[in-house]
Amino acid sequence: MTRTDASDRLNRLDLIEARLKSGEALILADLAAELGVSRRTLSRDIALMRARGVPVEADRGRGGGIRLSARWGVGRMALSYDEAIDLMISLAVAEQLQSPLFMANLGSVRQKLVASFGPRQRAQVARLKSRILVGQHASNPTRESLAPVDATAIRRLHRAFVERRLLQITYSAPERPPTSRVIEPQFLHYNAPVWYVLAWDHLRQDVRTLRCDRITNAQPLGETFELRPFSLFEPALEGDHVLQ
Amino acid sequence: MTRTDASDRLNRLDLIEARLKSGEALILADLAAELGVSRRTLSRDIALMRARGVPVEADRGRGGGIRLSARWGVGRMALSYDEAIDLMISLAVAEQLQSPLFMANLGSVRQKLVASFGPRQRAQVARLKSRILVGQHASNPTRESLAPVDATAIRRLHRAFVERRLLQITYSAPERPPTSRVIEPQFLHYNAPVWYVLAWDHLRQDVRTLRCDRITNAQPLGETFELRPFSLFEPALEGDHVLQ
DNA sequence: AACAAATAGGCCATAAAATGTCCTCTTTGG
DNA sequence: CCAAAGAGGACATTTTATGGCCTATTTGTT
Repeated sequence: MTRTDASDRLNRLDLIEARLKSGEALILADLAAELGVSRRTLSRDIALMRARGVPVEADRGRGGGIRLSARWGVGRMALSYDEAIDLMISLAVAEQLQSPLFMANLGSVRQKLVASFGPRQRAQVARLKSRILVGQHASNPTRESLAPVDATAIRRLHRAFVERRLLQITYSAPERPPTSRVIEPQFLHYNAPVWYVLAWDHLRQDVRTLRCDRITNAQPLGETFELRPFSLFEPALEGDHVLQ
Repeated sequence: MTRTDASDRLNRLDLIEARLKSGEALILADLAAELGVSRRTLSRDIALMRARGVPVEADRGRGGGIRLSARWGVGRMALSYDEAIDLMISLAVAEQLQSPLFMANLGSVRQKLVASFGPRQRAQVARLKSRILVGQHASNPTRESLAPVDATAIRRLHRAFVERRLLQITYSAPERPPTSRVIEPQFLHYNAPVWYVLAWDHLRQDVRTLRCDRITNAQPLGETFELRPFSLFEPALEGDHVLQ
């Protein structure tokens, strides 16, 4: 290996980690040859990795070698922004489900996820739970009318919901002409397996309950909105106030 | 700052990243002073970070500075082994719930989580979904008898379930003397908000359905077990076969 | 238009770190 | 008891990182 740039050692450390992650036990001398450095240098690299917290285990003697501690690296994920938001919402739902089993370690997963957001969004994200309502299971007719969702629209809805931004949507109820609206997605409401968004409709200046699977198009607008009190939406939750 | 050890630059890079994650825009010269290096060196460090994929944005001119791209770093989590397992189980449940909204990005979260496990456990973890059953909501009497769970015991149960290892448990049904058992936790069954484990009881050589919140103690045994066909457990799911 | 405050980055001398070589020591399986 | 493996000390040498001093460029303010 000829040196190419300044970050050579860093790249090598990454390479070593990648090779170790394959799971096999590696022989120092072999890996050194593979990387084009001396055994001693590789030995020093491993020591450095250990000092920085990577649990490289070693077996001495015949049949030995180096490998990663079996359980390390687990859960090192780099989620995309949308994935992180979806996971955030799902964890909020799981917490609402009140199932004690979920709470064992899921709370700390949520904390880590919250911490991974930037400081500006952290506050928004941390208070997500209070904006997600979990209700009863949906009735059978409702369940059967469930339409396949537009993944892009849902992704944008989620984003707008978390970032508190206005969203322009097309709402397509069956046997009605689709309508276009500008909404503030204030609350999400889950009646398994159906999702609703409790929204403030900007044109009509009123509360609307929309079924998420009927949102066929969504365009994020830049503007942000303020949270409105939940009491405003409570009437919409009783009975069947879903917008047709 | 005088050099202290070999991993100095790595630590400095970590520090820079940590400072950037605070979200504010930073002035190169200030940060350099804070870190005890020259402006030129910091400038080189930033260039290196960019080369390695960290999206550091810079505004030139008055009022400028450097900062992280707003959405970067989101979702970078290092979960512990137990957290990863819990998350894995929760995602499996979410997928069983068949709610289209969950499927938007959660599938790819699951894939990334699977990929983050070591090659040995990956296969076990990937097939977890088929071992988790989601049923109806629990009846009110059942719901009311829900006991607070022993977090340690549940953690060990989850681990044993995923790793397919024998588990020695103490099972404490109300108004009965606690019993000690050695079980193979074959399936998990979720009747919101109650969890059951469908187990093969080693002493009795038979199927048992256990309520997870009644497991008051759990000791992992080293031995692994093989999966048994689901048909074996089907009778236990019909009606109320829960072990008292 | 001029200026000041920012980042970007070239060039060079030098101090410091990384590397390779050559060791010795220890552990472990056959 | 030997060979195969990792751990790590010492030292000379190569390579890199650093600081200092530049210039160029961008951008907001006066």
